[in-house]
Amino acid sequence: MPGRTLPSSDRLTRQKILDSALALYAEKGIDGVPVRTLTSHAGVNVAAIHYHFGSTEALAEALFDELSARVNKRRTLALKEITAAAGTAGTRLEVRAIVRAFVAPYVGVGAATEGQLLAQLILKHRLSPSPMTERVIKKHFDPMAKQFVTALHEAVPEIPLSLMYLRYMLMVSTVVLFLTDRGRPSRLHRLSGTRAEITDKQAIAKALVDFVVGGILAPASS
Amino acid sequence: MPGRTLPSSDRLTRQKILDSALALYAEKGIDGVPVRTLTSHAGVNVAAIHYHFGSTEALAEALFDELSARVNKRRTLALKEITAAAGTAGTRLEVRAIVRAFVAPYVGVGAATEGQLLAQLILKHRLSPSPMTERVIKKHFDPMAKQFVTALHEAVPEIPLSLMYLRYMLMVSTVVLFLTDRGRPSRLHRLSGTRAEITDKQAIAKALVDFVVGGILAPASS
DNA sequence: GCGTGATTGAAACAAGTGATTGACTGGATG
DNA sequence: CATCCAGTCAATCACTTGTTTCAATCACGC
Repeated sequence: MPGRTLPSSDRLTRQKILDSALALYAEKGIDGVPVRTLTSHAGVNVAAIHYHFGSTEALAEALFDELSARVNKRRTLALKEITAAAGTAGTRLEVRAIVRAFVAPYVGVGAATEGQLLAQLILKHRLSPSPMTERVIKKHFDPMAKQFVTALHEAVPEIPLSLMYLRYMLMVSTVVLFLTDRGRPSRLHRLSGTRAEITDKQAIAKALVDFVVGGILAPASS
Repeated sequence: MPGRTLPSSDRLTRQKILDSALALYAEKGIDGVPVRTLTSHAGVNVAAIHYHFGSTEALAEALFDELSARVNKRRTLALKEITAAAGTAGTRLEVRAIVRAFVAPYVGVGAATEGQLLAQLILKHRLSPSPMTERVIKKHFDPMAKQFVTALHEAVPEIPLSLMYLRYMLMVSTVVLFLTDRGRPSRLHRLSGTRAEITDKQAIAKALVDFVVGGILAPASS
């Protein structure tokens, strides 16, 4: 247990590692960053990782723990505002507003790197689940998910709750995977060629919300 | 260049490797299978991989090349039937039918493993693009994608073509990522608890199509 | 049979990974 | 001033990875 007295350099090194991890993981992918690359980028010694975190995976977990707590707090707060407004005033609870609250941390200004990284965490968990990704998701994403499903069900009661859980999962899939269309050029641009007038992030975010809202509201075929 | 005379055991070993790769990649993830695991599962020597394919990555490319050619051929054939029927008879070109043709190889009976694997290929390309995944996708998925976008645009002309490209990408995201919700229990079941009445694959496939069709048909907000 | 080239096998190689060691530093504490 | 201890450092460890080697083996045309 280090950190009793917390000399100035303690928190500094630890934070430098976390900062570099955030930047490098988002850029090169979570698994694509060897410890030596990480430490040299952060300007610290390799041993610092194991000294401060215990292991490389524990570092990643600490990073995701802090990151997803922060991001999902923003989400649940936004959701609370929406439901509260719908409760007091005569305003109807709008699906579109709920979806926007969910998507915002991913597409909002300045949230690009964080969103990219969390999306990658979900993807990584799908591609090769590990106890670490499982823990983070259970702790930080499952509770938020339940709140959003509840809100969506309130907004659209004609969709059964069990089906809404499924549609929530589909929303996550859509948003998360779409965010990670990198590559130069992106597949979207390669496919649509010169026809890709939709370029600025705001327009894309709007189109994303349109699609998801359409899916949530879709009539359930018998 | 081996294979001039092709003795009986040649194709056999090669095929055994491909079969094992298909099974193991689908189960443990594309990156999670060391060559030794693969060869011992196939009952061949480690050197066989490099003798028959040149490298481990070349083996993966051969597998995906063959697999995605086969699957996407099924898709484009189904699409041709639909558009042909809509052309001759008075039948309208139905978005739902197009989406079903796209989804079928993933959720159809017996296609589980193949679908899982191709979905993982797309995921892997998003998470960490490599020249190999890029080649396979460009060769086998881009042409199919254009056909589907064209058909979708014909079925729903009020959606601009450029927007339809984006919605096609969103469809792919939805389908692909949703398919890879493995883990025991799946996240969907963990979230919805006992409320997950939707369990059989047919019902899930239907719900998936409902969502996607809703997204494709969604009105575009200005 | 017999030689020839294709194929297989056990072993070793080279490169990369995360983790660990043990000496050293510098500042706080009595 | 002596002691202590969190923190840092270079060096090294232990392990896994894909790949290569080269002798042994097999199938088949002659």
